[in-house]
Amino acid sequence: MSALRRTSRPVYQQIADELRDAISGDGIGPDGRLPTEAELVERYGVTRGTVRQALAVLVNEGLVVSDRPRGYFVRRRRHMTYRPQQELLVTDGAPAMDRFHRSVAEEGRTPSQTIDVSIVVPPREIATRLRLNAGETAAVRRRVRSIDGEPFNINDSYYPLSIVQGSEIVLPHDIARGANRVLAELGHRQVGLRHHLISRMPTPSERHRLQLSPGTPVTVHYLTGYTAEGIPVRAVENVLPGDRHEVLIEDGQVPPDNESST
Amino acid sequence: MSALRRTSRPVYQQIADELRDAISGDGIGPDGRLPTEAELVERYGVTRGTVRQALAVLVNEGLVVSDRPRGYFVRRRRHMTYRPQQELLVTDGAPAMDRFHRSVAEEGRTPSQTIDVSIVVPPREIATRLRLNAGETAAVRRRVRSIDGEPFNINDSYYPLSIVQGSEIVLPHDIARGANRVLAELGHRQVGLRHHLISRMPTPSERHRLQLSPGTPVTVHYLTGYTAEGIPVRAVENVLPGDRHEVLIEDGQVPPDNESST
DNA sequence: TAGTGGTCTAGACCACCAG
DNA sequence: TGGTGGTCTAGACCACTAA
Repeated sequence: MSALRRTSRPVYQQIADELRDAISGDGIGPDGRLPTEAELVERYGVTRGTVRQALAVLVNEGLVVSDRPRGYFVRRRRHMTYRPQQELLVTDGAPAMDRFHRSVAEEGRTPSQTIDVSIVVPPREIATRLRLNAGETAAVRRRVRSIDGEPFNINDSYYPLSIVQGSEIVLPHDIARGANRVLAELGHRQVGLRHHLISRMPTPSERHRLQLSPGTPVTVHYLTGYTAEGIPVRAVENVLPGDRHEVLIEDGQVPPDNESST
Repeated sequence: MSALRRTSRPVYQQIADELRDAISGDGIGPDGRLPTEAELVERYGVTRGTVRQALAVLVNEGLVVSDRPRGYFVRRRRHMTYRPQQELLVTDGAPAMDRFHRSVAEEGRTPSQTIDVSIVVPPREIATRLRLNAGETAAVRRRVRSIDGEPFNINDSYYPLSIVQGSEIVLPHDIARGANRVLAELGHRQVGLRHHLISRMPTPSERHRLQLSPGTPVTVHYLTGYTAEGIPVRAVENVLPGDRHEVLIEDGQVPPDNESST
């Protein structure tokens, strides 16, 4: 039993600190197992409640995950690179799903996606960006992309109904040549994009849809596509789990790199 | 006492759900106060431990903050727009601190910053981006920007020592014309930038330096500046609290917007 | 000084799943 | 079926601060 100083710092914080140090140091590696609650109770001479408080700290920091009834484990990060520029502007490049598909397959894993199309009154963030009036509807293509059957990110694309009504954008199928191309054919070619990125904790619904562990924030990527006339014709809400994504943006003249892309 | 169904869903989750609904609905507005723990104990007929479990859920979602001994309050978000493009490429625009200063002052608030310069072996993320060998040192300018005396973000800029040795970049003062300009004068003009953005929970050190409440993730923005020869001459680690920042990036031809900038 | 949330104890029963 | 973590009870003492 390693003695805990009776400083002002709460006991559960001291326990959390020692475990955190063991994780960032060489004590417990990625995917490594932490001591059981019972072991910690004995080691520190405290009750289970206190031990659980310490573990909750690490869980909420995203360092540790509890996999009942196996125990607590150190989380491993695995970042896929997300390139909003590639993904979005190129009307004549490969469409987004193709690139996702290819880059995942390159790693020997299996990509998939679900598509669901509907007509809705969009949330405020979207309505504002599309300059819709209160109550005005839009077409939305909701996608969940998965890798090896596990959800990876959420991609909801909204289009003003007046523009896409009757086109294949409102059909619940993948659009092989890309929705951007279809918009262009309808006379609404996008020439500019505005990206908004915010970081927050997921909503319960997002946590459920993306099967996020506690302590995992999301990056929400709002994208607005404008025509040459400055009219917004597309607004996307992309929800990217922080433990699976990094966003890469290049500006000006940069040397080539060697990362996988999504 | 409102009855709780005895479904499989844990009681503390049901309490958290009801409080969350009250917050997202019209029940409790921003800065509004939640019932006290004692009130919740009575209302739901459970012990304080269970009530505290429910409140912890909301705190870790970033929805609620405990301000002892006043009570629990609904958090308010206040986003400042961060524009990595403006901030960084323009060798001949206003330097970053100037823009931060101006946009904060425009809101009638008081900006400030601390600068601290030292020679260090940089962390892995930086060393890799600067293509330094193991153990090689770099000059770092560490800044904490504050608004009304409260820390707002962390901005640590690293430069290869071989390049900036003896220049004013290694002096602990603000550089009025901008560090980019100085680099250019030294013959290392940047013509390209690579931005990496990741979202994660803060480290204990970051939580302390930025005075973050529980449930607040950070966006970490890594920036690498390259010369025309493709040589990295600057690597920045920017830590942006998720409850205070949104990142804005524009690509191609977009209509003007009306936001404050940082 | 009264009331708030923060910490900690000592116990109980449960669901789940690898052995 | 044994051991894991998940949930919940019933209490205690404490530090802080607004009234």
